[in-house]
Amino acid sequence: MGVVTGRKKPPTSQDVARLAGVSQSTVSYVLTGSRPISDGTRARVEDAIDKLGYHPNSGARTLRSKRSGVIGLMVPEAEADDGVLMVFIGEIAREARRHGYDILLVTAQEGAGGIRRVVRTGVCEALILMELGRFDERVGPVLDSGLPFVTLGKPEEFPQGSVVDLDFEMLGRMIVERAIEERCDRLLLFGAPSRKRERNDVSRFLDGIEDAAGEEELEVVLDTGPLAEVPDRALRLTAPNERTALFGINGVRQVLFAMAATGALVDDTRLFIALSGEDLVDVSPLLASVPQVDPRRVEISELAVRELVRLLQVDGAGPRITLVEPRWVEG
Amino acid sequence: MGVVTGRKKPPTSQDVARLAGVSQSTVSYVLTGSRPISDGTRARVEDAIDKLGYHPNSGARTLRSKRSGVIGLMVPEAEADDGVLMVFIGEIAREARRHGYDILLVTAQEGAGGIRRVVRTGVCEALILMELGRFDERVGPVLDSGLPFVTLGKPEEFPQGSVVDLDFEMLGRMIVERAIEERCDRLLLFGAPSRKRERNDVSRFLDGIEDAAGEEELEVVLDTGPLAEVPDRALRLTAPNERTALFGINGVRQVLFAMAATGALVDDTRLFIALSGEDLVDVSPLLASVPQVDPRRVEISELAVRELVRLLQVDGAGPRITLVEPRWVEG
DNA sequence: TTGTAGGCGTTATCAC
DNA sequence: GTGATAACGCCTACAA
Repeated sequence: MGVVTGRKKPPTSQDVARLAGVSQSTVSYVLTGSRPISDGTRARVEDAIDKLGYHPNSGARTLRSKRSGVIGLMVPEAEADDGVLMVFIGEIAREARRHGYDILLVTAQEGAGGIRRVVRTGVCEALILMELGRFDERVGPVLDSGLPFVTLGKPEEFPQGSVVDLDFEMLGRMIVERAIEERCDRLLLFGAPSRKRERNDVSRFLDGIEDAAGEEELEVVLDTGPLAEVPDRALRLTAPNERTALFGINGVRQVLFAMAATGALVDDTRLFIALSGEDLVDVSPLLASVPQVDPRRVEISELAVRELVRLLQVDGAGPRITLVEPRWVEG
Repeated sequence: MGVVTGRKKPPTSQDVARLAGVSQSTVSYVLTGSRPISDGTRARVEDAIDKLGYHPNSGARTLRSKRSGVIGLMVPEAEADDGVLMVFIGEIAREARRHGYDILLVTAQEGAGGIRRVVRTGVCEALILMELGRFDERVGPVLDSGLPFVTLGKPEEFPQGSVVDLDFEMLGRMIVERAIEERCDRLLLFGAPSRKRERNDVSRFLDGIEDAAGEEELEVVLDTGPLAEVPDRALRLTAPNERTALFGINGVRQVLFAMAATGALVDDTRLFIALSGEDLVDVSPLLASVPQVDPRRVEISELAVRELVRLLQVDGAGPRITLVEPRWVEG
């Protein structure tokens, strides 16, 4: 067993055909299933296939059929990531495989040009765009590529692609309701609000908040200060006998820790409501004592892929919006 | 501007040739640069190319040349990820693009079969394997695929592929030295040691520790308990007038927070040494006060890609091991 | 139910 | 320095 330098040439459908005693096209038909095949031949072909360890050549298949079996996934810059991204990406890759597709990474850094490239060269036959902004430069190239696509995150203008996202408006309402149930006088929203105008999810969330808080006796405070000092600021806002709920779409971990550090995680003045998730494993013991909403990232990832597969495979399938409802995590 | 349903067919090199008034093969030669072309024709061809917005068809190119321009990246399961993975992946994707390659995700879940698939179908012309175990089932299929590959993480037996990784042995020595410099009597290693036999990085790290601690007056304790209680256990180990250093390859954030929560981050009895990194952005204020080692993930990612490109493009290039030295982060 | 054959868009080997 | 031309491996009308 020496050093193997050259790989031996992989078998072609021609080889399979020869071994099975049929024509090359029959092999192809067995594979694509686009024509009825008698049980006898099918069996012989399949035998030959795994006797040779045959896999259809992707380049040839793509060239001929225009379908590469590859979905382009445009991921945002990872700077300051907290592990959330990886949950989406991993789940998307897994679900894609279940449907026979592979995932090709396109970094947001490449921008619109990156999209044009993978589209024109034909590497990808469909796209998933993550963390879409309200007005996103990537939408243009995607639209005139004509490729089916799904966005995670709802863009401002409804595009010709499908959308899968958390129902942030409902999330807003849920938080308000919970705060009231827990007899809070005030809801402090940390972190995200400062970027309100840039991010679609935040603005929808705030819509939900306003909607639900409008007729209630709940004061809503948008906190834009440093996350580490959120608990302190909350305390200062809270008069004796009052209670303040704390929630944020981002920065959950930081604030959670700040709460814990000051021993304020469970007291009467402040109630921390957590946007939970798989990325928070390292603080999970802390989470046990507070109410949690599940942002359902796994479900969103799966739905995104399934929706794309639908656009690809069901003909006449039009784009649609799917909003996934947040869920309270049972303690 | 109505609803655009059909995408118009992209231009081929044939179209470019026609527009430039040359033969199709000339266009190809301009693109690949595998034959000298006069400046005049080159200019005309390039004009035609961007007048038409031409991009070579990837399927055809792959079919003909056996080079897909795609690198398969095998990522580990993301369960309990802390954001580290995304740093690697993002950086690898970026660096790959700089060299003209794209990254295709292969989840570790697919295991050896996944490798066989991307190899046999010809989607990938090279592979990067992340978080390789000491004895990894994926190495087999990769080896007999004959494809060039790079592993992030040094496997037990030296394979025919290249290796890029942090120099964990040196890391071990650095930690011991620092602990001694800081006049610690004891080094408590949390988290990782329990899995010593499974992970190559951990065992190399411990080798370095033993190597450096052997002749010194430093007691080394392998802590396998819950991370949240590490500071407490450290305290219990520490007699009056003694000092204990704390370090771990994993679980940095948890222990860091536990230290902060008990106000022990900067005291005389315990010294926390952090394995720093981009994933810890959300605790960065806490890091300011402790010594930090940079695990150099960005550099490792870049080197992995460059190494792979070398294997692909420099002929006769053999595999080699590259260990990146950890660095103290200057405060 | 199965076989024959044309062509997808490149690359690279011949010729000139 | 440039132009024809033969594959690459597969899909899919068209025949039988």
